[in-house]
Amino acid sequence: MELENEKQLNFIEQIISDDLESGRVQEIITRFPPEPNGYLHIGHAKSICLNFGLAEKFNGKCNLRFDDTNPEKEEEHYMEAIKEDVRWLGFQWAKLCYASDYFEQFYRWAVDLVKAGLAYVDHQSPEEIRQTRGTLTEPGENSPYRNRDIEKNLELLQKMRKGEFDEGECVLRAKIDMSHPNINMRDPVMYRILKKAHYRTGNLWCIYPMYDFAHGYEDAIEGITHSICTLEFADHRPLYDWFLENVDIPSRPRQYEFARLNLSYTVMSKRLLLGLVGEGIVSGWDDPRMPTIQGLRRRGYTPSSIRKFCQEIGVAKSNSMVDYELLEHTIREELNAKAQRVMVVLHPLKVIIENYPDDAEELIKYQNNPEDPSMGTRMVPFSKELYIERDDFREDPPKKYFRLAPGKEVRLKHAYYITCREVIKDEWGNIVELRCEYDPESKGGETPDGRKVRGTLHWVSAPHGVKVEIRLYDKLFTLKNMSEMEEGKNYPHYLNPHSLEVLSESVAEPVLKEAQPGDRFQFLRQGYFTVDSDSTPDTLIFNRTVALKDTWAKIQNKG
RNA sequence: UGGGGCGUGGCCAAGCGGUAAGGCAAGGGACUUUGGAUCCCUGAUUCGGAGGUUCGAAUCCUCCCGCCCCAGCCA
Repeated sequence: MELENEKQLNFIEQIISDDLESGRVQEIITRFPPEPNGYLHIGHAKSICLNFGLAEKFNGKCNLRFDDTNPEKEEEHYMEAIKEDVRWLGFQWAKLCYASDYFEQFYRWAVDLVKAGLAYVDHQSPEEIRQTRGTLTEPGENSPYRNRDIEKNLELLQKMRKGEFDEGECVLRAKIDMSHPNINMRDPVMYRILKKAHYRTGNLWCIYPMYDFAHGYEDAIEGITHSICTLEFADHRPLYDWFLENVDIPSRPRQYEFARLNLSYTVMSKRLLLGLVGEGIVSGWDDPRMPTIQGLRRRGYTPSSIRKFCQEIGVAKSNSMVDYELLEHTIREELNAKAQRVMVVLHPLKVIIENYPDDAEELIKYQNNPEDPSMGTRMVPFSKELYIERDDFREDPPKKYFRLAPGKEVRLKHAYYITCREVIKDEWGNIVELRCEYDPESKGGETPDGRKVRGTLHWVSAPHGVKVEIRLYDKLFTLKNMSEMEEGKNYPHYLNPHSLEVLSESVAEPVLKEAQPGDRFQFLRQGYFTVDSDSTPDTLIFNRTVALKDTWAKIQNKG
């Protein structure tokens, strides 16, 4: 089975496999190169799993490198959060690197390019540069500064570095071809002047390298063999190669592109995510509805479920939109095997067992996880007064309704069979209580006569129950593909008003008093829940990670 | 109308000239002290389209169509 798995390589694995076989490389080194200007999301997780996964699979190494070449956007706390997220996902980097550590080397290579007549200082304004770049169908025009002599360029570049020019006054440009059909090759900017303090280099520099100029060199310095990035950089590959081919470098990396992840009903763009946080639509970057690593973590996703998901979606070059159901499936699959089953009544309805002794109580033996008997059993208190789910009773039950109704019998999980004898209502006709009768013979959930009951309900003993807060989460947006918003509408038009529902009357069985933030449970017949970081021993808060599959809901929806 | 990339069932995705893997979703059934889980079964006569090469094409060639990306001193 594993052999087949190894045979089925994605296109990048095939390239690596071939490179190793042909001897083009002895050992592979990859890297995950985030810019510390925001929090990581599930799309980054795909890249992380790919890069670190490749290193693991081929016995190579993977670096974590901060691509911190823009002091205007980058901050230390993002860097720390990114490191934590990568570790949480379960990966260890071979080296922790920073593009900003290479600034001096970048400068030397820039000087080399100037000396080779391949770069020049341009005094055109940003607008002039834009205007002379040409368009998709028309070539650009050469800058009037393009043919300055080398000595002059060297001198000007030094002045740029020394801070003798203001921001925007000039840039260093690569001298390639202003009529190149690939716009990226039309004398791209290498250095711009930014008189801003950098979070790591402080005020040491006032010129900062552009991505295209820097990235290949970062890879070359670290000995990266396979530099993997997303599809939109494919157009930049000729430039990546150009910079590497025109100076002396310690190693020759190659760039490969794959399709970034899109997930239905959510967005991956940092801008939109930032908007959700900034406008208070979500509580923060770690809001459990966010597709961020921190959001998923708080929602209750495990690192292994996210890794599994990334493995399942595959790696290819076609733009794709993955159903969020696949993400849900991976966490259900894992938690089904591992999570302790526990009973919590989300919307309580009181039940009085009329023929149960008034002050009696007993302990019911309860299986912690039928999928894993080694998880053992525990004792759950039972008494005359219980809560069941409001939804588990219908005064006028529809067809195929297996739950409680007047005169009908159901099983209380692991406890007894009960039959509803009377419905108590308040003055407005709302059902406030059920009077039931239990069968003492049915203890444990079966009777000597072997009669069958279709419905099995979860329950909580009222005097023993613990009041808890439950946060029910759902999709953030109502539109499956958020890149297909209608004209004139933007993302606020598509917010799901039911993405968060807070229940404050829920009642849990007493074991949950011991639950710690991050613990995960299956609430029987409801779904998987985790203890939220806001939770305290006095007010326990549970987040719903994902609901259980609900076949009954499906039957109902069909009419 | 320049350049680059991509088109395999509802969503991903294998396939690399020898007769369409797998997962998710969907539907049907079995089982069930979670209407959970599990287990069976069903679904592309067909690979964006049209030609061509070949004994044989999703795989090779030609043309066409569709979608995505690129005109930051962002990454």
